[in-house]
Amino acid sequence: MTQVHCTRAQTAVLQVLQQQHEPISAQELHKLIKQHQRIGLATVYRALDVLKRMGKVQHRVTLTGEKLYNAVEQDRHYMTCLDCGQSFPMNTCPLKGLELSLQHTSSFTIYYHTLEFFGLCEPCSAQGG
Amino acid sequence: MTQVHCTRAQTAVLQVLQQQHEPISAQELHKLIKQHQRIGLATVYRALDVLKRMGKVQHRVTLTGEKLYNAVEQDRHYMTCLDCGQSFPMNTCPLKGLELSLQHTSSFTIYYHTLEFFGLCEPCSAQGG
DNA sequence: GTTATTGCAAACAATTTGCACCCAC
DNA sequence: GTGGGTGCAAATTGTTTGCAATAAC
Repeated sequence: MTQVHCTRAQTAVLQVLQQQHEPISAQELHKLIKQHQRIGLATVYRALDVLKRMGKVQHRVTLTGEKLYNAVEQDRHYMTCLDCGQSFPMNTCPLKGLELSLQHTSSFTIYYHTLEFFGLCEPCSAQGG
Repeated sequence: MTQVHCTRAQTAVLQVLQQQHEPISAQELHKLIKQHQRIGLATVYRALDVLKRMGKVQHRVTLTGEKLYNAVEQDRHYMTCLDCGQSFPMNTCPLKGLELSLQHTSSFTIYYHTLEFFGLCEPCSAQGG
């Protein structure tokens, strides 16, 4: 857990994730890194696992069960439509302050959070009922 | 999408989920229902899928990738330790009011949200560093 | 009687593991 | 030179699909 140096794979994974504007899947991540260096898919998963445990990378899960990873500092959240499955990014995080105040009332050390709203987007809610 | 009646399976799934205090996996759910009626695992997944789309059931994903389902009205949240993997339930939902106010500023119809904090629990943060 | 729902088993896909090889120090 | 990091391919797991049988109305 107390790891000072990042391995080659971990560095590559973190770097590519930090360049993305949106969370991406492990498979996509693998493709992107392969453009620059020889790397196996398993190594990508292993690096992601370590980075997650270090609190540097987080992931969210789409309605289809796919995991999408992003660098923690990005702190992006989504509203996802249960009907069409589209995810709409939110421009702000409603928990910014709350997380800080929670740090004080609890002995748990918070690295990051996941937050996602589910419901119906405007078009779907107009049609479906 | 516009479904008035619930099927036998859907009823069973929802009922069992409402009886649980904590989210459970689809496999556990299947075992529990099988005690009372003949049901296939696939049917459980199918029922969960419909109920999720109806906004009656939601799920969260553990660090190990397992999906745990619960009835939406329960609105339970967790703090999960990245080191030992344990999840600690939170007694309140910090978004109670916020979700309502969000309904007004956005055209998205919110059914429910997922929220989870990740970091280190007290024991792990004492040891690990 | 007709249509949607179900159970089963086979198929699928993402992820994890075992192991020999390679690189960094 | 040694130990951890890595690639590859095989194994594993949770989930989904096809289809004939069944239940609901």
